[in-house]
Amino acid sequence: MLEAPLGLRERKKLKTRRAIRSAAFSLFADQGYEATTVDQIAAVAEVSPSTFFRYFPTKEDLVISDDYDPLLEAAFRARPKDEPLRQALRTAMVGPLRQVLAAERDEMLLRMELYRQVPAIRARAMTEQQQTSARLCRLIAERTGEDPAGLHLRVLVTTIVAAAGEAVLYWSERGGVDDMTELLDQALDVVIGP
Amino acid sequence: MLEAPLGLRERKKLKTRRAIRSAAFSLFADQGYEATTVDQIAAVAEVSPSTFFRYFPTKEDLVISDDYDPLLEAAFRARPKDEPLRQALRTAMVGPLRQVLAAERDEMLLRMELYRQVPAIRARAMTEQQQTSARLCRLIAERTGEDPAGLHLRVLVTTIVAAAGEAVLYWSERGGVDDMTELLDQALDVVIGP
DNA sequence: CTAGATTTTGAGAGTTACTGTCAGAAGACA
DNA sequence: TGTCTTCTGACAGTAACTCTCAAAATCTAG
Repeated sequence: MLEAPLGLRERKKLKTRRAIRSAAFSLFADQGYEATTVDQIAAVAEVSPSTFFRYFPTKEDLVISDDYDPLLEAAFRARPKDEPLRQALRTAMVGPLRQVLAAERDEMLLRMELYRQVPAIRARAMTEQQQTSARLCRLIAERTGEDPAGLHLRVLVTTIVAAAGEAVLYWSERGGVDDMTELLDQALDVVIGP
Repeated sequence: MLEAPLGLRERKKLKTRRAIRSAAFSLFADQGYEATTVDQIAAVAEVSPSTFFRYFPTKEDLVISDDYDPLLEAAFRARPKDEPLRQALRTAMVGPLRQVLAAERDEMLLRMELYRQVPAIRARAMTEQQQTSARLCRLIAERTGEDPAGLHLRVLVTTIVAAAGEAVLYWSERGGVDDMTELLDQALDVVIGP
């Protein structure tokens, strides 16, 4: 159940997924996101358009994919119960970000470039951000017993997540030359104080 | 130039615009946003689909429309130069909101209901929010001489706008029974302190 | 009030993202 | 090997746009 010898079927699925994604990104690089049609991507990846949509429900999903949220959740749950909330949040956010960054820095820069240039992607990413906020609210409420739907908590979380998003955006605009965790720290200072 | 005797042409345009919008909202109320097609709206409003798109570039634009930003800008510019920035912002945000609320409370509740229920609207509204943030950054930069693209200012503004948005959302979720300006004040307390 | 310039409109054809269905191909498993 | 399940591609359909063009409505000069 936990082990993954990965049957042929699974391996093929992964391969197809990767093929579609890389076909897509290479086309995006050539022609831009909006000028690239799903049919073209499917053709280059050598699958049918139907198959494309089986792997990615929307064209935007090619770009979005989010490994961060589960990591954040785990990191937050791992914080000691007596740690002050704001401190716990800060630590729980920085760690996983560093982790993701180490693993897929270049991919992240690419996605952020699309985020900046394509309104549809930006819109979609923002709704993902809202979901992150909502999940985080529930998570914190679990820990503190606070009302997860109360105005105070919701504003706190929404702004923290927005601050983090802005830090990542800023980082990408400058081509990733800065230390991302430092930027995130600075951004969080604005909301939750140093 | 400033006066508006409004020729027949202009009057008709306004009328058409209103006809389309009210047709749309009445259909939305009956069938929901997504189940309502542009063709249906055009039919009820007695215009051709082409004309619909001339008045509203996208279906989402029916719901979005934003009177707030210009008011905010004017209110902010009107604050005395020696007032502390955070205080100026707070005042500049609350005033116009009260104004808009007084004029179109019910419409606002309706739009927020769609915001909550329709992902496409939410996504679109979020990108509008980003534009508000960007404009506000420029505005503040003008006043303080700060770098409009600096991380600090951007985070501050983004979070303030996000906090305000969350306050409005909260207000609408509770059916508008609260005093909105109080909620906004509370929300801003989280970001910029009391 | 009429003639001509300008703007607005509707019809129609085309593109693209996406949905649903179904038969056949391909991996899993006994 | 044969059956059972899953994956795939072909196809048809929908809905939001976009573009083009000719006809209709409004505006403006004389």
